[in-house]
Amino acid sequence: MSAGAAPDRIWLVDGSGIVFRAFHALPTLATRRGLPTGAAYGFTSMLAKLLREEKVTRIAVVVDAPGKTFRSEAYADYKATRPETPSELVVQLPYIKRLVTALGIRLVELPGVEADDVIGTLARRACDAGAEVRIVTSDKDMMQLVGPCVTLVDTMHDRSTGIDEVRARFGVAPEQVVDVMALMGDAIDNIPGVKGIGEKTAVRLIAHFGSIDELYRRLDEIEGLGLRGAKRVRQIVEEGEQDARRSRFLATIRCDCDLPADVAPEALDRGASRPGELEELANELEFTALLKEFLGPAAPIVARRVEPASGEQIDRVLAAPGLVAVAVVEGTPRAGELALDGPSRSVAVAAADDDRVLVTLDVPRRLREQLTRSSRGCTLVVEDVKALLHLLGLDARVHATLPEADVCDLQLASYVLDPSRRGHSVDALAADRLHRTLPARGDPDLAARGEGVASALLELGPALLAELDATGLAKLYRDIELPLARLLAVMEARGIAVDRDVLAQAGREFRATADRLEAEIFEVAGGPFNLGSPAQLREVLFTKLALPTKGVKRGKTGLSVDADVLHKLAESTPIAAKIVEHRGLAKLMSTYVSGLGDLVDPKTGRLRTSFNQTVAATGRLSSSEPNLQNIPVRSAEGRRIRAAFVAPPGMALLSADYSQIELRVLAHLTGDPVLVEAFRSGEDIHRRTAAEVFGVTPGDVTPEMRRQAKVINFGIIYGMGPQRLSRELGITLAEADDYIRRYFERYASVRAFSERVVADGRRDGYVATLIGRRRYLPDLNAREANIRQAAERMAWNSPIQGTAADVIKVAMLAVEREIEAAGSGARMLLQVHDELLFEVPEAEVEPAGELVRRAMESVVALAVPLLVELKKGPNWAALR
DNA sequence: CGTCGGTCGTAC
DNA sequence: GACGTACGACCGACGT
Repeated sequence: MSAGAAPDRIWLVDGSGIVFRAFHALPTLATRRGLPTGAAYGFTSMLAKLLREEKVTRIAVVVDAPGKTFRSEAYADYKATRPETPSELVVQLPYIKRLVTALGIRLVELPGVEADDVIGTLARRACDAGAEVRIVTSDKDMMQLVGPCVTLVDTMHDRSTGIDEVRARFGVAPEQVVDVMALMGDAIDNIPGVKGIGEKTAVRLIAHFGSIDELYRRLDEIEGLGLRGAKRVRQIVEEGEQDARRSRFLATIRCDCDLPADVAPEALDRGASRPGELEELANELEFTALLKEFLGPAAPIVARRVEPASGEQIDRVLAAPGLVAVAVVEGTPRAGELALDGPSRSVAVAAADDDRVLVTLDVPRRLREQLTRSSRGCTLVVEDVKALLHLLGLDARVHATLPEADVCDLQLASYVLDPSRRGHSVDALAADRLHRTLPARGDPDLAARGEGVASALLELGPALLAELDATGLAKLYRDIELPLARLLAVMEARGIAVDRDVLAQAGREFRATADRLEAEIFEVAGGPFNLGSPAQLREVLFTKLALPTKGVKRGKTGLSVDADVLHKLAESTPIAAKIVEHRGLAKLMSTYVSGLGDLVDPKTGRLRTSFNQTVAATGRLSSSEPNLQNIPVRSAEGRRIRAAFVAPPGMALLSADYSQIELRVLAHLTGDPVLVEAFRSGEDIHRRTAAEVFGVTPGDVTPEMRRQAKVINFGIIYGMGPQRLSRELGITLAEADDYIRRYFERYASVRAFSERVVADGRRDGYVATLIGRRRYLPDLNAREANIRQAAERMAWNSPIQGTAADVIKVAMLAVEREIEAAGSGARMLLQVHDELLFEVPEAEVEPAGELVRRAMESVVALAVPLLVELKKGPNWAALR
């Protein structure tokens, strides 16, 4: 644009109106720290859309300033009925203002002048100067400003309102809108109008008379208009003259305000946006995706040349102390591209003090030597140190591995900072924190992928480490998660021996029984159908057989056919029980027999799982491919599967199980004297709870009472309500309510703690375990009760489940250390939340057991003792 | 033919 | 909907 060019189009944004509307229209939204962002989000997306779709060169966002205006001076009750601005909105306003400024847009906020009047005045003056004006608003009051050069725009609904649209909507000219409103009133702005006159009549009157002034000059004409109840209309109009004139004054947007010299149409050129401030806001509000287009790609620290590397070159990079990133790149290189051929993995190495990213294929021996040299002064940034360990082949030697204090594992660091965020991959983190899309995993251009990942690692690593330090979470990362990653790598590499014959035999028997059951079911059902389809089963049971649906749960798609429902239906028909049995066998066959059998390494006869260290929001591990943390144990058939997990010849399986660790953690966290005393004196905790809840002495507790107390004890940990408890125990709601009430009466500190943890979570935005592991729960401030209550149960459960997870993680490290130190032949294989499974040479079972027990029980001093139950045996189902 | 949400079931 | 944390099989609707 040449200097001095006439402003052809100017955009005036009704900031206050849009923010207010977005606040009420949009669902509750908040950052993980609990900052509400719904209104800011709505406003920002409006602005982003405008800037994206229009060539905006002149623009102002106009907002109301606090304080009096000429209207409130003139009429005390103006806007008096408008409720106080909600605090969730108030806290967003400063962010919204900062955002406008950061986008290079002029923010206009004038004390004593309402935003509407500023807009009116600017519009008038711009118009007079020959400019075209677009007012971004969704407020119909603004229609009075519409004219030949003024149009209203509602970007959210893609609607624009010109003279014709106003006529279509109100049947009068834009300049008459204010007269119509003066008669009909406006509840929102507390413009009284004339009581008894609605929109219809107001429009008829103004269409005829042209204005309020004319109306009152020619009142006699009202009766000739053919209005219904014309006499009455004339009377209320006549009596309402003062209201009408006052309303007109209030409703009229002034176009002649005095504005400071710098608030002028020609002074509203859009400036350059401020990337630093935008960046900061995007992160604070968690709007990085929304603002992506304005943030632009963050500049890499250094521009890098990508080169194929020799071992010697990598040697040189690694020898230089500083920050080094190693990116593992998967894929098959194109022939000749990197001058090396061979395996389908390559490693990109980047150094911060060099301008190169070196890409090499095959894992060079020198890399391994360099990486494992503990005296090296580098901080090594990787995406997933466990995967790198597998790649480097260090699995069997726990101690001869990476210098843990010098490793920054991006995924682990991100997980410790915010475990519940979705995805901790370098791709996800680069997108969120660097606004950069990396060449995809599996991109055939390995060099590009390697360069992208290595560069991102170099930038993200230091940032995450700094945040760990700043939040006090560095210890958790360095002392627990990082060393645990190495141990998990070792456990994964070991795998566990599986006897496939046992599995196959169980499978054959399951198949025979399932086939028989299926035939019997089809007999009753009157024909075959897919038993694995809940939809078809629903049809057969409730339509074809017309079984009673009374009291049957409903899912999203219709009546439920889960085990609970089928058990009820078993009263009506014997096939219900058969379906349950069939389903159980089908589950065992599909998930466990065929699912597991295929994954056993034919060479070694062992099955390897992956332990996921960055998945569970509470800090627990998870296991997948296959999941070895949900191998059946409760049913006899299920234990047939478990029996296939065996000790190799000459060895035994040893399991070490924390006894009631979550209830003990509960006792410690709450400090409840009754609970603590019960554990200290070695009482049976379920018996004790039964005695407390049912008001009997422990000696008088019946087995049934103990069973019920056990359900209550576990239910408490999950935040179970009376509804669920009554269903679980088959008792009335009132009884369940009573039990829970009694529980909290007897264990009063448990209630106090539960209230405190939720309140603290609401205040801080997160809850924490004993050692400070966090979980952010913004939904503790949700408006919707369902969502909020779910978050409250998480707030209550997470510190308990998470502390137990912390304890066993530390125990794993302690046990492994002790095994090393003692030169024991015991090998840790699996962790199942409160249980560790080892294989141990038969001759060493007793001492290894005692070593494990000691290490696990002494790992942390709680207010109550930790007890470990040891069991041993030839397979996982036969442990005694 | 692949993806994805829904339902169900296994573990702690 | 109603009890927290996971993983995974199967079905069926939907899009390519």
